[in-house]
Amino acid sequence: MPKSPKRCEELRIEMRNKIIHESIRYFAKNGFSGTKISDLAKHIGIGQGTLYVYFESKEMLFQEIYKIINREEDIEQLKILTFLPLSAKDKIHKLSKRVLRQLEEDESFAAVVALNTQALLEQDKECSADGTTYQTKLYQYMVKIIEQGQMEGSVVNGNPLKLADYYWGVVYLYALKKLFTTKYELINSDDLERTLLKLAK
Amino acid sequence: MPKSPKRCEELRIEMRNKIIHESIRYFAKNGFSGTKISDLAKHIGIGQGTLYVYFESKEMLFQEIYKIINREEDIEQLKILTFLPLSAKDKIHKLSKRVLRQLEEDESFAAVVALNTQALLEQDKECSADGTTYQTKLYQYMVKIIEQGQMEGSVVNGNPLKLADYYWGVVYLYALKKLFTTKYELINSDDLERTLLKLAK
Amino acid sequence: MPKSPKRCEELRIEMRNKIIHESIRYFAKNGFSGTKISDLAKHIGIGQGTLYVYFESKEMLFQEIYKIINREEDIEQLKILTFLPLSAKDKIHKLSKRVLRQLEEDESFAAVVALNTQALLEQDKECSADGTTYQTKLYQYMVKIIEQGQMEGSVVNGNPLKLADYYWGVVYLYALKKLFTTKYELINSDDLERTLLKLAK
Amino acid sequence: MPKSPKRCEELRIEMRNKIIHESIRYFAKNGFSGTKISDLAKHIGIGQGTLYVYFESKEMLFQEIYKIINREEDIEQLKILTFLPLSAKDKIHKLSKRVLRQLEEDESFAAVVALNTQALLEQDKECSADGTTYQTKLYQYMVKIIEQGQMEGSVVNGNPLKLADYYWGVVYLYALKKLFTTKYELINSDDLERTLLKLAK
DNA sequence: CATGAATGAGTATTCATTCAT
DNA sequence: TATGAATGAATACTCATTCAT
Repeated sequence: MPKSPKRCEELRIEMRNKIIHESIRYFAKNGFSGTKISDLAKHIGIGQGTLYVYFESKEMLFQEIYKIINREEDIEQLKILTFLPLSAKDKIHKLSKRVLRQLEEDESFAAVVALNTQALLEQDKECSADGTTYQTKLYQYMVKIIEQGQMEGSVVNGNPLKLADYYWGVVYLYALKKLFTTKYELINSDDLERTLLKLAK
Repeated sequence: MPKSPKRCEELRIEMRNKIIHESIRYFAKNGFSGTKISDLAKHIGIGQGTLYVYFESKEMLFQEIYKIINREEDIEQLKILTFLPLSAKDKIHKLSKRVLRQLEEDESFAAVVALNTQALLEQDKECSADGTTYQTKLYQYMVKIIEQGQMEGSVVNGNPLKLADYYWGVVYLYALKKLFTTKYELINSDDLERTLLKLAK
Repeated sequence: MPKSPKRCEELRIEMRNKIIHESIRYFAKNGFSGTKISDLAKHIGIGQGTLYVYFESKEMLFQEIYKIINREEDIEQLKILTFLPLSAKDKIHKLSKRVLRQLEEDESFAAVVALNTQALLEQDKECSADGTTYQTKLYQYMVKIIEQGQMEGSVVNGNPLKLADYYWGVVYLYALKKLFTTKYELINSDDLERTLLKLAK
Repeated sequence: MPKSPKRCEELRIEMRNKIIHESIRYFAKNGFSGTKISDLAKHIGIGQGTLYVYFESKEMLFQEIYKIINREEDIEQLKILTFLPLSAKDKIHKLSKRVLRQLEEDESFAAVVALNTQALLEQDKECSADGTTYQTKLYQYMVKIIEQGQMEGSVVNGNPLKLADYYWGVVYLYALKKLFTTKYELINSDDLERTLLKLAK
């Protein structure tokens, strides 16, 4: 199939991405052991064998997805936000708006978030390390914002890490709802913010 | 073996309960398709075959657990609370305290809650009906309290069902954390209440 | 199925032996990659799954067979023969008679011998070590007899190891013939002995 | 690409021969079912698809090899030898020298011989007919020489066909050794001849 | 013609369920 | 009744073959 070696490589990467992308939602919905390779392949629209051309095993495909999922994008955006010259309250507001919009619009964002939960459910293995890393970074920046907020008096007292965990937990929650329930009402940014903000007058 | 037919029956029920109780956490941790009968039996400390003496199939065991899980206790307590002559704020406070305490102390409460999530993840089948029922009832009473709170001015505006869903969602979240993570800090009742309460001075 | 734990263990060992015994000929005939688990199971008269109760994988079963094959019996007999107070010529005669009779009568002897060849054909891996061991011991005693014979003047000159290899090689050859050909004439002990003996008047 | 239709045809034949030649040793080493097309192609240094340009299937390639292997050369040489005005002993001596030299020098001779064994191991099918044919011719001339030798008193008594089979069997044996073992000592023509010759003073 | 990515029939392995003891 | 060895349907994975480039 090689038009040119370059084009060929491009196609390989394209297919690989296609498989990964399509698998994310499938695994997110069905879990690791709930996903049959035959069904997954059919869902993607390729032969079973093709999966094994690109990935050594089901396990490996899952791990690969796992890596992809933890890509830096989200973290990067949060990092940038953290260091903008804004009040913590504004930062939390901006973040909440953005996250909820993403949740609403981009289905694979929900899948990404859900898979992190999935991973917690299904594994206590090597991967969990990555998961922790992901959370850690996301939490790290969140903690900074929360600390800023606590100094500014807009955020409730309490362990900032616990609060960050709470905030992201709620995001997870709605990612799950998005993926697995048909009729639900998404919370708005005010609701999300209340996980952190003091009950001001 | 049986002293008397009565004693015999007692033993049967005892074993049945043991199986169910031990299975709850196992299914909650590993999901339906992630749970192997051989492992589960080993975990319980019985032979594989014994499971089939008491339950027709893995599916049936799961459903049985599902029923047990949705026992009326929680619902009943909430029902009682709902109709006590208290302010909504107080009711929410009492409820939150109780729920979080239960989550902290009673491990199978967490499992029960998690399994409801599990069920959402793994099924869109018959069982979901039951799940909905359970939630529906829990939500129903919660909605009443929220509506009372909105009238009293203590609870934020917005669709009461959405808010009930939010509140219980957070409870789910911490049930999951309890079951699947080793190190986390449980939120306190103030945190939980903020899902609903107006940010009052 | 446990009548008693003891009887139970006996049955396990019995089945294990049955599988191994039946597998020897099957592998010998068809080689490792030519043997399908489904066919093998059918041939043995058990379910496919049963094989996996006793052996981790096809590979492992083969290795287990390999170990069994190299059991000490043959070697022991040869060892005894080696140290009897006989002329080398007599020893070689006795040995040749016995080996050819075994080849004629005991089908799994042929299989055992053939599998050693098989192993050489299919592997250059860990197992080959064992194989070498087997051969080495068999050869070792044979070499002693040959050296005795060379001193006595009944055996041809030449590297004793080479001659031992030649002798056993011919035995291999007829094991293969026994297993894989329907019509052939087995050599007699005189023919076999000529691999070693001087052409005396 | 083709300079001329003629040159083009030449290239085709060249490639075809290359494939066959390289395949002989590969099949001989790994057997039919032990040989993967992907590995074989890599070994030859061509694409997998290319194999299918020249051969219909793996099966066909193997059969083609099989034909090549049984080319008349060896048979022809033996035929000539058979009818030379020499004593049987001399014929056997010449033949043995030649065969052993070929075995030592020409690697594909060993492969050719081994594949005949391989074929016996892996098939009881159509091909075996060819195999028999090959052996039959080789045996036929050998039998003549043996009969001559028995009349001349130099060759042992016994079924000439059995003896021919024995002689060629030993040749097979050392072909296998050549292909599959690294350290072994080749027998000399005296050793080989002893399969047939009377133990003369 | 040469290629190697894609394929799916074929094969190894797993696991819910049965059943003899 | 309790058991765990035996089972085979379901599932993961391999590899000969095809085909677009």
